[in-house]
Amino acid sequence: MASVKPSVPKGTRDFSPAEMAKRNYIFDTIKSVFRKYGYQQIETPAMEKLSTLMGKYGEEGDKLIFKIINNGDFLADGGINESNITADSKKMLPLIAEKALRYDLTVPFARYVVMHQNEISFPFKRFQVQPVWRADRPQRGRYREFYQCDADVVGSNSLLNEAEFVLIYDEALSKLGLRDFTIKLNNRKILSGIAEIIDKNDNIVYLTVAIDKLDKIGLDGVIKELLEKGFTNADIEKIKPVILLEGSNEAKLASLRDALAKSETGLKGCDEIETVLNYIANCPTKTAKVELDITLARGLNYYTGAIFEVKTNEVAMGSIGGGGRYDDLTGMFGLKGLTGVGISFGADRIYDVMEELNLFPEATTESTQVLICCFDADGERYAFPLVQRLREQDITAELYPAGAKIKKQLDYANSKNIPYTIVIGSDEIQSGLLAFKNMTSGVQEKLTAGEIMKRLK
RNA sequence: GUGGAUGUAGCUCAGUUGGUUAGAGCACCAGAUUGUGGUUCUGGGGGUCGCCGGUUCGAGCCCGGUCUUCCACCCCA
Repeated sequence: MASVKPSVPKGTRDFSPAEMAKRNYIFDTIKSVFRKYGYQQIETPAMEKLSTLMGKYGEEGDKLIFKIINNGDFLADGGINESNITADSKKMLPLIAEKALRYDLTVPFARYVVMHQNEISFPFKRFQVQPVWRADRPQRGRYREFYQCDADVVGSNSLLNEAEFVLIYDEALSKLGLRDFTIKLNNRKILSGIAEIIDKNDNIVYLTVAIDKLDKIGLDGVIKELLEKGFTNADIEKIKPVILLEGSNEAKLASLRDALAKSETGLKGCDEIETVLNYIANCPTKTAKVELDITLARGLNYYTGAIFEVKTNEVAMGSIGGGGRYDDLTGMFGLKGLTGVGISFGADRIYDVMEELNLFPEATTESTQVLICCFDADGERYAFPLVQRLREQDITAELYPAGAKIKKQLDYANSKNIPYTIVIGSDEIQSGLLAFKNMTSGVQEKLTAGEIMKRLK
């Protein structure tokens, strides 16, 4: 077979030992916080039925789902024939692909809840740390395979959950060493209220997209864009206070209540935000700034209440986390009236941020604690039970195999960042005093095996 | 999906208007040093110049296509 130049698909990556150490540091930190708040881990398959995923993420989302072509002769077995063959790929797709890679963790979780509803006691708090795949065009901080760390609670409409997620974001990201980040809050009901007062329910997306550009293109630019999208001058007058919202969260809420006075839904949204902010006020975040931002329009397809987004202010990077409340996600799978709220951490983006800010502790790259180096086969026979004794004491220890030169063995220790070595030759075997070397300082001492173990514990 | 850049040794990068055998630093291997690493010195291995095609007497350099990575949109973690 002709040799092929090795490569991985666009937007995917290998992770080497040093990277995995850092990635696990992120995963372990986030998981430990999830557990501390009472969330339990589940996993779901990498692939789902295509029908489970399609239509849940909007038209754009459907395009970004990786489809898996049917096994076997998909042209013959898929039931494609003269009568149903067409040039419309949307219609052909279900005939050639019935599985797809998961696009996020929320929809598979909704599917899981419906399938396992009889085993679950509500409210159900679960977390999930797994890769997801999107056929997006890769960029910095944007990959086609990346990990999400999700925590969701279903079966509780209490706003306490929303408040707790703010604290989870704050605690996990603070623990990872981020110093300046903002948790942005919005509420879908406020967006609905804005659309309601100008009777433009179908155009919330244009509205939020335009408002979001305020600091880029200014008020005139926003107005121009809104006019182009079919909004009238009268509409714009009504929502101007909303576009120009500024000041503290309290001030923003007050002007929103003014502007939304005629919308019951809008006022409900304001109340919900206020309740969450009040919980937080009594139990402040350590690091995070919490900010009401009505331009947050993410996940418009299924969010119905709170919307979250987390941004770091230390480096230029898209959001490192997001989430929200969905009142009826399981409804799509036949289980009505079950509400859920959840958040997600983008582990790969957090990694990129931490790498840029140099936030990984030294210790994450340290693997083995002590390496035993021998001059000859006698030393190896002597060292083999010794390395096992060290391991029994929970000391991470290695015995360098196959009698290489001591120089090579010590080079190996350096390249693996191993802080201590034990050198064993005939003198050491005879006296029982082993050469114990500190690789950082270069200091070498003659110690018994027992003394060395005490040093390493 | 639209538009724009990029690609030379394991890594970071030089490489003149197209012209002999494509270079440097770091890394790697060996020796100086047969019981001791990180410093130093000496030597060495390593390249289909992303890939395919075209122009030319001649292409790392020019042209077309393709792939990768990156940037701006769109969207998102």
